[in-house]
Amino acid sequence: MVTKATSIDIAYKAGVSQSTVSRALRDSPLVNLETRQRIQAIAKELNYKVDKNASNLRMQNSQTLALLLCEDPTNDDSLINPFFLSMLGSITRASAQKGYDLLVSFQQLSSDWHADYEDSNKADGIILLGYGDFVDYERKLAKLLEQNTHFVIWGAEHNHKSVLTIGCDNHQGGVSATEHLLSKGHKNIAFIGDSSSHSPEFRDRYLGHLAALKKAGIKDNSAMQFAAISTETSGFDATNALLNSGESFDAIFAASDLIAIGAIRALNARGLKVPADVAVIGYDDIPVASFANPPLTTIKQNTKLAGEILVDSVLKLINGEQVSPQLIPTNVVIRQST
Amino acid sequence: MVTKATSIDIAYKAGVSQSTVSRALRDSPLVNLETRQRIQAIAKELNYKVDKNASNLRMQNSQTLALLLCEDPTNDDSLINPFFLSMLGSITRASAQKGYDLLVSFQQLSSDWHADYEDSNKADGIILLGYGDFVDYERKLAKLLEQNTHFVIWGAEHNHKSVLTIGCDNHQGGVSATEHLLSKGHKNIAFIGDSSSHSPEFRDRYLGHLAALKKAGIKDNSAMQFAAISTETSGFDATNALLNSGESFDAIFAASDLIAIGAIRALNARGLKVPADVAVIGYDDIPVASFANPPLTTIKQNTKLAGEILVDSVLKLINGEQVSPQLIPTNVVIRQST
DNA sequence: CTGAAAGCGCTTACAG
DNA sequence: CTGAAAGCGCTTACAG
Repeated sequence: MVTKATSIDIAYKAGVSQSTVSRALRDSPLVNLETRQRIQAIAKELNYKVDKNASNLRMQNSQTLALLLCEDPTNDDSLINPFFLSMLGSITRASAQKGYDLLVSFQQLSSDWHADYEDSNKADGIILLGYGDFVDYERKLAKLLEQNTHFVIWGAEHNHKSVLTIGCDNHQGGVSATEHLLSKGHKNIAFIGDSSSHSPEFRDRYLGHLAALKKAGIKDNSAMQFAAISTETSGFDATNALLNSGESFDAIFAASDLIAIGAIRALNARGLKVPADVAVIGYDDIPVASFANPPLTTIKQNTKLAGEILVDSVLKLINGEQVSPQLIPTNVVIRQST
Repeated sequence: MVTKATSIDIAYKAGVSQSTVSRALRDSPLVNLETRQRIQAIAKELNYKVDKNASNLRMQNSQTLALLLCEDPTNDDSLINPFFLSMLGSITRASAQKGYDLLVSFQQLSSDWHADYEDSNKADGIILLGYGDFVDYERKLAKLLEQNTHFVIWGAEHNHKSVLTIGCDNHQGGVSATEHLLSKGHKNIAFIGDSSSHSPEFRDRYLGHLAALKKAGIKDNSAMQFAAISTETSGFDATNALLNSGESFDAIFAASDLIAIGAIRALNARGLKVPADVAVIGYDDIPVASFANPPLTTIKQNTKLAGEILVDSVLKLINGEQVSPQLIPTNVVIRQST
């Protein structure tokens, strides 16, 4: 095994001190330009790379961010929420662009949770995606706060003022979805998705839905809301419950695309056509949405922008800059399901 | 800002030396049990976490793995191959299970490529997923080899003997796909996917296809193969080319699910029904596959197992153990498109 | 512009 | 069983 070159090896070869090598490699103007270039050339030749452990230890920062994905406990082992996967992609890109590495971790419910990345100096800041169980989650957030960790969470506005939340405007998204259905002439709109405080994002969407109905002068009917988590199966089940309830409806607002796909399957199973008999709108615009049958009208969350803002925000937090929560606007993507 | 506790703080509080603290925290039997427990209790109380930079520097390893995703250059910016995304999930899980952290990086074509993770001591080993341009890729592999990096790649068996490849048995998968179509009575089977050396995995699938035809005594017709990369659009275009070619066919073997979905769209656009007029089989079993219309029959690659084997393999490499390339078997998932 | 020196926070031989 | 000391490979004040 070829042993790795160190700054001392370079110093020896260049006939200068190790400090000078270190300065030269960081391109310090303190070092004579010529010397600097000579040293850099030797470094390249020896295939030298700064030892991050040493430099991080010395500098007391790690130039890496940690991304913690907390999955819904109900999800099956192999399936990751496709929306989070998109976020993962954009966060990876955004942090690379800022010169940060990204440590990714899927939080098992049981485990030590936030894996103490920042505590162990492996990361300078943390991005949290998804809450498993929301109550558990709250406890853990409290601990992060207490330890002065730099972190930002994705999701619905948090009532604790010192938690920095970045999220899409779920309320506005809910309004848009329902207004779109109303514009298509639907009046009896069912909502499929958990609207309790366990799913703050879904709840905001539901509240937006109600607001849009109210504005249109339509009385809402709480019997038209059926709880579901964000899986196809759960959407299927909830839609069957809706069908069995005897309520009459001509449109469904599903709190997520996965739910919408389950809903369509349930409707088809009863011989109902989408959108002819029932219009269905989803939420997220996950990749599957455009391949669904029929292609799904949905509320798009701009994951690219979201990733960038998330990364920017932690970075600001790390640098002690002022940051405030941000709501990212959503937009309706009209396809064939409505 | 609360400053982080160090082992010296604990030593002070416990009235022992720092070395003893270090030993106690690593649960060394050298330290008196009672002292050990006392120290551990204090550590917990102070919310102490070992500084990874310091310990990694000292131990000369990082307990982290790097995952490098090299995307097809043709992919649009926001879209990540869903198959890789599944792999990402399973690799993350597998490495967490082994006590390793995972650094994830999407390789831009332009950039410094492998980001020199191992060189800079940020990772003990590297997992490579996907080749952008295959020729470029080869050059980079050579460099990794030369630098004695511990790495393993996902894909088709590599001709360079010292490159450790883990992959699904693409040849067998190709045989299975075609045998499935044959068993349904199809005789004129088109293959959509690049079968050149630029896409070694697709080529192996194609070779399997040919082998199955031969075994069944059917002459293959090279005019029935149309190149496509793994995107829906590319599959759509290639299928149109097939349709325009005037060749008659009753089944399509698509080299990936994304291609298959594009193929179905192209067939539908010409008024052809799947599977009534043309049967279509895909490859990968990405999440979208089961939501496609009709749900896609496909060759499933076991990503969970693949992730585990990948991680196990780099780990063995790191520990200097013997490792050999592995082919993971595939299986046919029958749905409604055939 | 350059070098000698301190120190980041650990782990672990060495000595007792 | 415990402590004093060296050293992992850097960065950066300090002195010249």
